[in-house]
This record gives sequence, C-alpha cells and structure tokens, in this order.
Amino acid sequence: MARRSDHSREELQTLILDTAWTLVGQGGTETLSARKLASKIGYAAGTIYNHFDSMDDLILRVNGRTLDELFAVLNSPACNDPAHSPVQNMKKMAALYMEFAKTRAPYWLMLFNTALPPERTEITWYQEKIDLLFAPLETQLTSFFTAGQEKRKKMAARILWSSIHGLCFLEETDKLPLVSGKIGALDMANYLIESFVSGVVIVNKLKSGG
Amino acid sequence: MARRSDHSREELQTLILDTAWTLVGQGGTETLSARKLASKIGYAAGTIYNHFDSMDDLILRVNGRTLDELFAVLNSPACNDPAHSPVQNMKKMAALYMEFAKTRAPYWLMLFNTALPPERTEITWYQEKIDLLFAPLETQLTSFFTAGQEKRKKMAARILWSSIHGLCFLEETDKLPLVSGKIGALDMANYLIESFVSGVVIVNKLKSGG
DNA sequence: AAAAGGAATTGAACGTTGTTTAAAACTTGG
DNA sequence: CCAAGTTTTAAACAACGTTCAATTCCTTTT
Repeated sequence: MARRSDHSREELQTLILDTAWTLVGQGGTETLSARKLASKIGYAAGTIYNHFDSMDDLILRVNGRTLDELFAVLNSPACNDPAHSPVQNMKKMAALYMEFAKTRAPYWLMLFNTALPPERTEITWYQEKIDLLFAPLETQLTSFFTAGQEKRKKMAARILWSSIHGLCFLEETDKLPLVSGKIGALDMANYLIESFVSGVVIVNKLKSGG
Repeated sequence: MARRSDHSREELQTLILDTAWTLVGQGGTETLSARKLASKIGYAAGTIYNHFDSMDDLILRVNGRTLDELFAVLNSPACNDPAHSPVQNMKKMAALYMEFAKTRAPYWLMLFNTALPPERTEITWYQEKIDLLFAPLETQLTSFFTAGQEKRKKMAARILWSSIHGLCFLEETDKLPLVSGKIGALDMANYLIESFVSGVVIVNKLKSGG
C-alpha cells in the first residue's frame, strides 16, 4: 500500500496527470486506463478517483495541457514576426499547426478525435483555453480590417482557423483524398490563406462601399 | 437458438447492418455493442463475428452508409441548380451539410468523431466513397477555372469542403467559440465561400498572368 | 430413411474496461 | 496513546470485444 505521506494531495494529483500524459504520448488514448496508470505510480486504481471525477475528467485535463502547448506554438515568435507579412506569418502558423498534429499525434488525436460527453467540454476553463487559440491568428488579420469591422475580423479568424484545422484533420485521419503527387494539406492551406485573405479584402470593400 | 434457415447469409448480414444502423441512430456509438445488437435480432453475440470481421468493421459499414446518404444530399438538385449561381449552390451545400450534421448527429459523429484504427479506413471502397463527396463541389467550381487549371480546381474543392467541414465539426463538438449573438457556423461558411471564391479568381489571374 | 458431412450458432470463457464501496491502513490532533 | 478523520486498497459489479469448443441444424449422400 502506498503511504499517504509519499505525496501531498497536490503532488499526487500532478503525478497522476503527468503519468497520464506520458501514457498517452506513448500509445494514444487506448493506452490510458485507470489500472495501467495506477500501477505505473504504485497506487491502486481506485486512488485515481480520489483525485479526478472520472477518466473522462482526466482526459479533459490532458487535453487542457495539449491546448496549452498548441497555444504556445501558435503564439510563438516564429509565426508572429513583425518583419514578415501577415500572410507569411499565417502560412507559418498553418505549417506549425500541421507539424504539431503530426509530431504530437497522440495528443492531437485525443483532443479532436475522441468523443467526450458534451457536458464535459462545456467547462469554462476548457472553453477559455480554446478561445485563446484564435487570438494569434486574429492579430495577424488586423491589417485587413478597419476599426469598425471588429466582428468581421473575429469571424475571419475563426473561419480561417477552422478551415486549416479541417484540412489537417481530414488529412491526418485519412479522409482527404490527395489531388495528385505531392500536393498535401499544407499546400492546400497555403492556397487557402492566399485566396481567403485576397477575397476578404475585396468583400470588405464591397460591404463598406455599397 | 436461432435457426439457420431463418435468414439466408445475405439476409442476416443486412439484418445485422440494419439493426446496427438503428441502434446508432437511437443512441450514438455507445449504444452499439455486439451483445445488444445480437439480442435485438434474437441471435448470440458470436454470430456477428460470423458475418463481420469485428465491431470496427461493422462501424465502418455503418459509416459507409452514412457517406452514401451524405453524397445523396450534396448531389441533390437543391444545391446543383443551374438556375442559381455557383456561389448560391455552394452556400446551399454548406447549409445542407450542416443540417445533416445536426439532424443526423449520431451518424455524423460516428463518422468523424470516432477513432478507428487507420488500417481499417484504408480500404478502397471506403476511400472511394469519400472521394465522391468532393465531386459536386468541384462541379460548382468549374466556372472559376480555365481548362488548364484542373489541378487547382480539384485543390479548391478539397479546400473548401474541408473548411466547411472544419467549421461544422468545431461547432458541433463545442470547440468553435461564437463571435457574438447569433453568428454561427453557417454564417461563417457563407462568409468563407464568398471570400474564398473571390480570392480564388484573383489568385488565379495572378498566377496565369504573371 | 438414416447416416454423414459441413456450416452456422451458441454459451461460456478470457481479458479488458470504468466505477463503486466497505474495510483496512495511515496520519494527525488532543 | 487513543480517537477522529482521510486516504488507499482490494474486491466486486456490470459491461465491453473477442475467441472457441461444443452443439445444433441443414444438406447431401448412401
């Protein structure tokens, strides 16, 4: 029996989360089970329920960590470089996002390809983390909108982000048939960004002009 | 014991698939289990494995049926109306797609929010069904491309479809923060289609002109 | 008609999962 | 040092996918 004094309540909580993180990283969602996790840290399965509501709850915490990492990537200087054009920065964002999905596949898949009961994801801290993801892209879009078009800018950021995610998702789950040869999701994302931004400028002029 | 002569091999196979379809429709992926399904048709659980490789295999068949229905929607006259502009038709497609995702949520979620082993989805008949989904959109995009831009047109169709799917997906799984008020995924899809198509026309001119 | 052969069906079993709970082990305060 | 309060545990429950030997059934042959 593990001694209660081995870890404080907080220590144990993060130990569980860290171990869950490791397990997911090694073999995806399927590798994460209460018993495996518990045995890995020398506790019984029941102990986990002393620190987390359920396995879904634990998965949500792991997802939260993934969202943090994702934000760090999208908010990094590499894709928010003032020396580069907004379009260049956004293309870089798309590239980094897709790289993240590939290299950190288990976490990314758990985040987007694992069904959780809706009531789980409606927690505010989780929604806030998601909300944050759109900020860097919104920043890059600023120059294409006037001060009065705040709402449209927010829309555009969400659209573009969702679209890039859609491309990435369908590619990673083998649901995006290739056009030919080497044309992959990243090329499509670049094409999308170019076209969408060009189009936004036009449409904005039309709406404000007419 | 169910008599072998109750149903022919083929009959039983479609009976299983039909029942699986019903179960998924009633309560989503979680409601579909070998034992529940079997008891519903008066057979033992093992019988299912006489007709399907595994439960994943059965899920894939259900998904196949969903893809068929989805194609029927996107290929319907309502969004391929010659009297309407391509942009109008594409907006209608987006609307119908999102309606499908909502009204047939269990099937749509099983298709896109349930992780299957990659080797399962690499089957050709499944990939072909997916490939078909892009055709109607491609048709609507024809007028914006010249004869020599076939590849770009294919790309554009995949991009636009993926993007609309991305919007729909993030909305349905509570991962698309609303901008404000009533602005939902459909408004964003419309904005996307307008802007992207406008942008495509410009970018195409640039590429061919320069 | 009976027996034989082949195929479909079955129940039971295995190992796994998430989760609950009473009892045991532990830590702490008086 | 004992009592009170927590934490941990083992065991149990119900469900899951899947396998397999045994049974049952149907068809064919004799």
